[in-house]
Amino acid sequence: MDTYDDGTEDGAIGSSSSEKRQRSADGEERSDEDDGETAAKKKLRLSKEQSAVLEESFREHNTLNPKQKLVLAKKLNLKPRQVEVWFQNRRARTKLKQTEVDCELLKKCCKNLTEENRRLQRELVELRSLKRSPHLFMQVPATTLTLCPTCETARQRRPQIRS
DNA sequence: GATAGGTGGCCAGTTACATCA
DNA sequence: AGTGATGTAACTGGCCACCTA
Repeated sequence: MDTYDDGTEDGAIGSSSSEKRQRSADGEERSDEDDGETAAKKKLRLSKEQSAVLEESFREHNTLNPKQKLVLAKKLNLKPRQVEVWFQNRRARTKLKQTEVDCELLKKCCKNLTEENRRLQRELVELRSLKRSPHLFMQVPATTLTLCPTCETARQRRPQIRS
């Protein structure tokens, strides 16, 4: 296993679990990696350059190993924890987007199936009415009576019923 | 070898804040 | 200037995998 005792400035590496355990253990809320500069640092927006580099890195690999995280953090002058959080949030956004895309796809699919179902229902009604008047049924061109592969197979397997 | 405890990573959900219309 | 909507940085708790004593 990798160890993170490599002197990260604020010990933010691997903070997600150890820090949360620490927080829950002593009841400390929102310590925000208290390293002296208390309260001064609220949430800050990442710069466009930082975001761009993170995006580029995310395109290459959407997860980071500890080493990559450190390198990236150093490069961007961020804390490793910030990089880690950014990747987590980015993965969540990607997943959400993909879910939306999938949802749209399923809606389209549903619409198509509904239309197809209506069409088949109409066809069924038509065929039933034809069946009720056999003289018309026999006049129906063969092309009108083509069956889908499943039905065709079933029809062929069906034992011939003699009247 | 089985087991408990520690650690770190990821995820889903939430909160807090910045920005914009 | 005030405000609601939206985006996102950061947090929280839970779960899992791995390591070690």
